[in-house]
Amino acid sequence: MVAAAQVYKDPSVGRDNKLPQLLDSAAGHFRTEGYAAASMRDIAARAGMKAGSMYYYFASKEDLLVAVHEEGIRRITDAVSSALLDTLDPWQRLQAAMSAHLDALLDGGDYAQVVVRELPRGDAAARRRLIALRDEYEFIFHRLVDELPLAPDAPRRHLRLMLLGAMNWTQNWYRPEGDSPRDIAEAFVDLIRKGENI
Amino acid sequence: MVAAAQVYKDPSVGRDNKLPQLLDSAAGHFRTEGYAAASMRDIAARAGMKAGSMYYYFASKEDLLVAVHEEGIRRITDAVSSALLDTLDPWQRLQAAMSAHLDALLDGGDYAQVVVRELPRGDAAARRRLIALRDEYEFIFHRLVDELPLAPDAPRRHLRLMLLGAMNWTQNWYRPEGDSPRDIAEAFVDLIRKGENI
DNA sequence: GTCTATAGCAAGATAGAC
DNA sequence: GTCTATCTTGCTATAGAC
Repeated sequence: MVAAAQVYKDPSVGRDNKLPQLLDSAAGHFRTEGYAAASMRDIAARAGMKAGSMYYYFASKEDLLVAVHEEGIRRITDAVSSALLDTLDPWQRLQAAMSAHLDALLDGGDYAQVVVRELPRGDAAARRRLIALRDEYEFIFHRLVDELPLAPDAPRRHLRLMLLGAMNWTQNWYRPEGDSPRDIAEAFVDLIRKGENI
Repeated sequence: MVAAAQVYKDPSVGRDNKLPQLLDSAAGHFRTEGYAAASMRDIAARAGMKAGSMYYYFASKEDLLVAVHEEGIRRITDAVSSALLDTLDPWQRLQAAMSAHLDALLDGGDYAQVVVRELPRGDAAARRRLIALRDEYEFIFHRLVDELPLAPDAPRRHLRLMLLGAMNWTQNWYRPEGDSPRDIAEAFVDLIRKGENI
């Protein structure tokens, strides 16, 4: 478990902390406009402050993106972990995790979507940090796939990558009026289980 | 078939046309830096001209992105269509198409990667145009999945979306020193065919 | 902690010469 | 067709008052 490094100043142990609004606003703007096109002025405005004031919390725009990622990964991890608590059957566990993952991604607000779409391209160190965080999360699926009762030589790695890819791509076609995240998870698992006999 | 609208001025019927270099340069910069962060000056420089000169070919940066998309989709479509020419078995056809798609995406240069990663967020009309083009391409996979010998009530739409998502996501984990695009396509198709019995 | 004010810069796009 | 020169705008980030 990687220690949660603090890239921001959090005065919150006292009252009146605007850090949450700031992160919410940043997540929203990063999602809708993309990291590069979102402006610090707009982010500050939606959080109820002026652009200059944000630099009390964050030293740079990139640090703000890192903080949004960390919060996003924390939320997805929590959601998926909870979903696994009272399920034992390996296939059901996989499906429950996928359902929670899709729920966080598709109906869970801005953070998760930023995690999937907006990896920083500039600072290599920040990028590596976030990839490490994401890998740590995805290790949950590593374990879930390992638990499946498949042949010993089954290509489990490709199965994991296929499922994660299929899930993370859903934001490109998902419509709230169509199938729910739960429906999608069920369909994906069924497709894998039944094979040619579907 | 949507008519290929001309968003750029192409004086090429004569000689000395720098449009190809311009598109190559734009595709390269869009891929490595992202659309928003790429600068017209840098794009022009790699194409051997000054920033102002590009506006002879394109009226705006967004038009340049549209042109790169069109070329990218044309290339992937050609690659996949060729791969299907002399294959008849439905599963083999699917695998051949996936192999060609992955090849274009992972080893095929900058254009295809831009198509997958850089949908314009600003101009809604341009965005719709490009999504329509992509949908038209993906219809190839619609047909391929329809041809598969599956149960009549199989969730073919989810199968198509799962495969396209899994493929397009590979750019996030593919490494040239690992499995080839062809290997990945084979693994994905096997996973679908064999189901629980893998 | 938040403000105002602004430094400092890079971007997209245009005008007109050649 | 390509150039130089430049307009205009918007950005991140900083400084210092309160």
